[in-house]
Amino acid sequence: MGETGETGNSRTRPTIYDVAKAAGVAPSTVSRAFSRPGRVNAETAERIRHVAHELGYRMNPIARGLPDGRTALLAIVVADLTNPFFFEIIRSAEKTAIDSGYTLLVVDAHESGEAERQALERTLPLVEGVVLATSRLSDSAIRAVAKQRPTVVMNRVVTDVASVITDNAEGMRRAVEHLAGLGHVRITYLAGPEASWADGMRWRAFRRTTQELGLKARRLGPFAPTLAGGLSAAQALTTHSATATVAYNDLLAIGAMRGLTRLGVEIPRELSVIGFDNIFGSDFCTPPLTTVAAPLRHFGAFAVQRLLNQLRNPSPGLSLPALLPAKLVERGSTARHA
Amino acid sequence: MGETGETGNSRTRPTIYDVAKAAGVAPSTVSRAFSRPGRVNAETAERIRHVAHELGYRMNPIARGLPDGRTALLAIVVADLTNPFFFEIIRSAEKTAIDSGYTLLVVDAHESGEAERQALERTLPLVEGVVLATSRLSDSAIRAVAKQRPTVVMNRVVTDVASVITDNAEGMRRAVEHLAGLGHVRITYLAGPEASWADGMRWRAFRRTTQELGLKARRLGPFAPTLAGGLSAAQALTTHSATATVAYNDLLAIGAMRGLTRLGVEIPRELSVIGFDNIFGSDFCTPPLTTVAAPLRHFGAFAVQRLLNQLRNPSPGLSLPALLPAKLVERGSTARHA
DNA sequence: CAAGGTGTTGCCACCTCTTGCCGGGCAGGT
DNA sequence: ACCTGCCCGGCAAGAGGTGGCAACACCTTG
Repeated sequence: MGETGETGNSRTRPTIYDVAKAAGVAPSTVSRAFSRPGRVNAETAERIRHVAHELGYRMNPIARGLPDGRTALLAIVVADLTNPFFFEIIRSAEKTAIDSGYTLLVVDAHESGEAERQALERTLPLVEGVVLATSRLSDSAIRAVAKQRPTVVMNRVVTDVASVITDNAEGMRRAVEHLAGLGHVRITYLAGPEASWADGMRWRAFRRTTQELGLKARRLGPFAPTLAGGLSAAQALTTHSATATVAYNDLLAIGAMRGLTRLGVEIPRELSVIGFDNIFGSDFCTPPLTTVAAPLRHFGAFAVQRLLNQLRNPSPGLSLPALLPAKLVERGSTARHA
Repeated sequence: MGETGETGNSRTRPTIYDVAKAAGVAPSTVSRAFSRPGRVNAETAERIRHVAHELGYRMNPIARGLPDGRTALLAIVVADLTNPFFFEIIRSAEKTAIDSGYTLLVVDAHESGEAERQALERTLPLVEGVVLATSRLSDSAIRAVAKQRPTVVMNRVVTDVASVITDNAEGMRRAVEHLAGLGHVRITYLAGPEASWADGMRWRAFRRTTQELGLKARRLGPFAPTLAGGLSAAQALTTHSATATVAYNDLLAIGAMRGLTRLGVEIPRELSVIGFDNIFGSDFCTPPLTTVAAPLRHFGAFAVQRLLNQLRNPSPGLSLPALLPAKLVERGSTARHA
């Protein structure tokens, strides 16, 4: 409509051949005019660009990718698209990708290793690299992926695969120290999915820190890292004599708070609750959740950055996992032990 | 690893040529064995499949798409990936796509027409069709997209483009009638983005219904359809004498409730609030939000279904917008006017 | 036994773009 | 005037599939 020329008659777009004919040059010259600036005379290039624009020409990325596999596509696989934990991660990852001329595909694994496998099967051939955000895959499956495409894992450590993680141990230490400072002695950890690497790290850090501080630690679970999982956790918690609990993640914590409230337990007066991740929503639930905050915004950007590095120089020299700091955000769900 | 043969040495995967050589047939036969069952002898096909599996062969979807553009990729463009409104939509859309052998790309437009345009620019060439979920684009821009690829718009009506919408008028009627039934007379509508087609529909339905019921209607806004937007709305509301408000969507409503609570306004005693969409989180905010629920789960599935229809028979005969019902979910944010 | 039918497979052109290589034209040095 | 070397544009070979057409084997039928 706002275009010059006779566009819109068909759904097939002009190719470099059309542009070449219109500009009176060879197709290869058109190709170079776009992908290899400098390699072609400035005037010629200008003329080609002009003609191309007039014809409404757009490079066909799938044909572009054929010769050497450069599709300019990256993928991020998240365990659960509806988990606010990933919001900032996806956003920042996307921004970083775009800034470097890549498009980021967001793939949802539905918290299922099988779905994740299938999704990867479909997506992997399309993309140049992949970020596995909190994957539910086995280490060997992840290594198999990494063998096909440059890969960065998030919140997990897999031998021979680049990774970006938060300082779970430090975060957990802060959480437990906070509770200890409030006079709590009997604390329960609400565990997340067995397949979660982060869950293992958090539980171990929990046990270690409580031990060091001379507290009584217990573990309940595993629970699904969802609101529904939190409801089950609430049930289980009532049979416990703990006065405080640290949950695997915020969703679980919020679900547990809701369940407990429904069961007549007053939070934080009767029970203090701490979550992990500081997700969207953790500040407007009731009461606002005290939580261990990860620098989510940097998380995604950082992962993509590492991926891009791998793409640029495919050195087999693997680097250490990048460790991002964690801090405690104190809100209304924790209080002094009466 | 778990594979037979000498896999893993390189990142380049076997092609039909490798399979053909190993199976002692021509490459085209391998191609047909996969993409045209029946067209090749059952035994030959079986042998080829066996060899292919042994070699770890996977069809390369981008090469596959070269001749006729069949990439088996669809895209859904959402206004804001972090808006829970889209969760169920994306999930159901994805499931429908996968069930039909397609992969769904999720594209985030960041509530910006410009970002949406750029994202489409990058994605459109890759996909066979696109669902525009609550697009911020102009009608003519959308028609331009529809000219390039089969398109379905959601929550909006654009001439000559297939669409799936909820019954905004009916939903708004239910909401206003609910408030009228509770004795409210002065009601305010909190408007969403100017570029939102749904906002226009809702506001018009609001005005019409309030008029019919003899209520005093006012409009405030526009506000961003986010929690932050709701905070501004809360400010603006305090200067109003309304006893009830209907917000453009749930996020705006929840943000407004938070802002009002902070300003010392008690909900629902002093002010009743109704949202739109019944998103994830609307039931665990404080108080739980009364809202107009759309059948989100069907929404995405339906849109993709229509898209697949267009793909299968590219008839120019356009159909009427599909209208999905809306109902009111009464929760704690509305009460009788004192 | 020849003619015709049917079912399978191979050959090759094609989809769009990239890239190595080559040659023509031109400028500058001798 | 001739050689050298650079710059630029063209040619053609892929990249990994698809699909039309033809060949060929084998079987049926007259």
